[in-house]
Amino acid sequence: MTPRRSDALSRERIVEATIQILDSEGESALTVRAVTARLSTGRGAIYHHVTNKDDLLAAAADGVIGPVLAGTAGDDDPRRAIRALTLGIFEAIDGHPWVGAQLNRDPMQIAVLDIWKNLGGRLHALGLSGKALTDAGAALVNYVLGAAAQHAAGARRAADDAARQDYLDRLAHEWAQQDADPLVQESASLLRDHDDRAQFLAGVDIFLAGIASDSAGIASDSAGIASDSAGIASKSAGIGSKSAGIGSKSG
Amino acid sequence: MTPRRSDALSRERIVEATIQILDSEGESALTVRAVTARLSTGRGAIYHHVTNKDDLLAAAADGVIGPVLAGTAGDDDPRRAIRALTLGIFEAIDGHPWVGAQLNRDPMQIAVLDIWKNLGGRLHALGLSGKALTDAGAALVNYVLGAAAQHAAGARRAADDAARQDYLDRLAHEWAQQDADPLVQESASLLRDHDDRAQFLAGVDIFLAGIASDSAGIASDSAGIASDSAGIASKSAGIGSKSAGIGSKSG
DNA sequence: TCCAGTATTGGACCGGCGGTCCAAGTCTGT
DNA sequence: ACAGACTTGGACCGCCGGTCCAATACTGGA
Repeated sequence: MTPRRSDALSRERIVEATIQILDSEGESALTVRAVTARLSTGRGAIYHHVTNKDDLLAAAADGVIGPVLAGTAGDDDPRRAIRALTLGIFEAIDGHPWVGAQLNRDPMQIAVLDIWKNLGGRLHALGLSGKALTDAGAALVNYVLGAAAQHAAGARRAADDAARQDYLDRLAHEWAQQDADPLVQESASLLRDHDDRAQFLAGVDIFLAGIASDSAGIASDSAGIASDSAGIASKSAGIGSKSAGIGSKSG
Repeated sequence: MTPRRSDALSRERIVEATIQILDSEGESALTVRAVTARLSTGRGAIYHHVTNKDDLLAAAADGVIGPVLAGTAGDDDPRRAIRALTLGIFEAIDGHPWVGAQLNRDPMQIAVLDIWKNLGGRLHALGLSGKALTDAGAALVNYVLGAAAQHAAGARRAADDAARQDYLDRLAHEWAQQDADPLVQESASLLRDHDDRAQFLAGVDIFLAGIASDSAGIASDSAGIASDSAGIASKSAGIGSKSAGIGSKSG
């Protein structure tokens, strides 16, 4: 009673089913059992094509991010290409919130690596090299992934916009109460009805501006800043250590 | 056979035990059963003080981040305060990698909110207001959380530094192969033995430089950039939509 | 002092999870 | 035609998060 299937079970078909489940029912609904059910097969068969659930998630994320990266190949203005690429990632994660969590789960999975390479090339085209390039690349990648993760988390949790509005209202109120300064008040009100997508792009522009500016791009200058920060760091190192906060009470 | 304990079971004691487990055995070892075992109690008792496991994780993260934020109160140079604060968060997450994952899991939990408020105040002291402030604040928070998450994920996975070195070597080799340009070669070699902490600070400095620069700070200018990006966005929107990549094959 | 009411405790229990194992059956090269 | 390699899918295992509830210890009023 275990005939060979006519519609061959392949890794691609499994990943495809995985993405469908993630998109339609959310990350919590992704169980190996759900995948087998959708493919009308048993569980042992799955593990012949996929090593484990993590592998499945990573492959699904690659399946979403890959085409985004491929779609931004032919643009010779580096800045515009960077904006298009980062926005493409943001929107992909907006459409598939589980990707945001996935890319922040593993450090150097294929999708992240591809993003790195792509952005690195663009930054190189902007004239960056050496430490300035790796620093700028890391900063951009980390910003994009962080922003996307936060946005995706928000989209995941506050499924209905009403809950999100409630929260932002509360936050704006609390913030406004804390500081009577009219400028803070203004910021609080802006916080209430901001647009994540526009805010994301604004962040990209901040980084691009920082990269273009001398103070961050020239090594000698940033070295001075770094040593300055290092002095501060040693002060706060004790706080960040293993024995921080509540955890230290009964080490 | 269920006497009342002499060492009262409290939410604080539970969170404390949670942090100990997370620090010593990693996130995967955190089970409600493990917490009850460490506290020598039953599982029902736990749920009298904590609503569920997510609550436990969020409380643990607050317990680590809270003291970091509290420790950077008395600095009147905004830039230095921002560097100290962000570095403090980075180092806290370096010491407690699970916090990195936790802060990126939920969008607006208390710890993230506190970070937001703290950085927002500093940016305001830098003269930012209105949209520029919220944009900059969001960008900085997202960068910090993203960088910390990536670093923490690396620390979690490549427990031994050798594995990490292996990966970076491979990446550098691959990158160098892809482009013969000597500048790229140089970047690749830098990638191999970079310091996450220094790179994190470099990113903060890029951000600060971007804030200081006119092109990102003045609304009218960035509006022009934004509309430019928006045009690109509509092009790539189809890629980022629900029907991206493999997932679309059998919708 | 006693007693009723409340809060706390902890273990039994449930459904579901990821992953392993293996008998049964099908394809492929010779 | 046949033997060996590969694929399939269901039984099974240990563990998980969360619920439920009887038993017990505190607490305040009479």
